Amino acid sequence: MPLEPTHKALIESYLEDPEAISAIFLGLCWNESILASEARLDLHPNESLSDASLRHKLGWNPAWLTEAGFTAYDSAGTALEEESHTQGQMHWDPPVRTHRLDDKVKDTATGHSKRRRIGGEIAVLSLWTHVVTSRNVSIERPCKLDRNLRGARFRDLLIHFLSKSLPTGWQVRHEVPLTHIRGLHMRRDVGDRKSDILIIDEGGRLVAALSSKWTWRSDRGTEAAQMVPLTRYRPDVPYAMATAEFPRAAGVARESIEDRTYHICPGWVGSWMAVNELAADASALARWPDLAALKQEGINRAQTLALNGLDVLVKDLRNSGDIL
DNA sequence: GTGTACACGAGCAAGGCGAC
DNA sequence: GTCGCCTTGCTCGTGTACAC
Repeated sequence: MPLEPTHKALIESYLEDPEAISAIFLGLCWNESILASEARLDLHPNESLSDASLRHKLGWNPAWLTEAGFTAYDSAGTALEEESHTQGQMHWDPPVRTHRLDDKVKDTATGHSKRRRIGGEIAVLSLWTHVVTSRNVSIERPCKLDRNLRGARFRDLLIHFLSKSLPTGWQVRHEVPLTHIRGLHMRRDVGDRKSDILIIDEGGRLVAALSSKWTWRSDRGTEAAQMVPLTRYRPDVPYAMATAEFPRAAGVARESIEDRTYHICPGWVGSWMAVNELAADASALARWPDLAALKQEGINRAQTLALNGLDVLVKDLRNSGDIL
């Protein structure tokens, strides 16, 4: 399914803004979570959102959402400035819709696992919404994107982003038979396999082979199957991967067989990890009182893990050198 | 309880092939 | 040439067993 013109235009509008690019990739591949309703709290009379979050022992901070642009209303429909005037369940405007980030925690989970998952989803939603609203990114989350289309859309977005970010004359090709790569032609063991994405400079030199993986599993063998002939016959060509994997992001950066890996939103992964690792008896509100603190924690974590974004991928490709 | 490996399902895209 | 059917290869997601 080809990439829609509006999606292409969106990418082209924010090529120089890594955070907006993160928001566009995540927003256009949104994986709706059913746990978003957990963001609606039961409030006591004259109780603030902060007090309610402490009473409920939340793994997230309501201030993240309000800072991102969500407005809280009590059960009577009165906007919550400081305290609720009525008892009952509050709600958010716009409604909170989170992205499912952790497939390891089931929808039916309870206890600390559920607390961790909801906290992580709301943390990333807050960071995502803040970028979208502050930059006025015109993006509409799909209600339900078929899971079998998510990987293809991610790949198409990545191809278009690279095509527009790399110098004139460079090519970003995908689904190229490996036998079309010089050095792999006439090889007996290459077979009919195809490369995910190939980056070719203006001189026709193969700069890198890139694999796009919306999610990542250690047991998927397709990457390794491509790697064998590439590394054997073209060891001079770097092999990289771009992914949107959250729960295994640290493992991808540390253990994947590619030369380098890149993430669509490294800082948000770092924030997500920090929220996930919050102790069961610890307060998210006290640990990260505002969105800036949460964001900075994520950036620090991403740097520690050497998680790089797509902007770094573009720089790395551009710096391929010109000496054969 | 958590993480990992393995197997498998559902679905998409591309290409081969025969019938018309 | 075009259409429909089928196969192949790939993707992401899920279930289960097992080790720690």
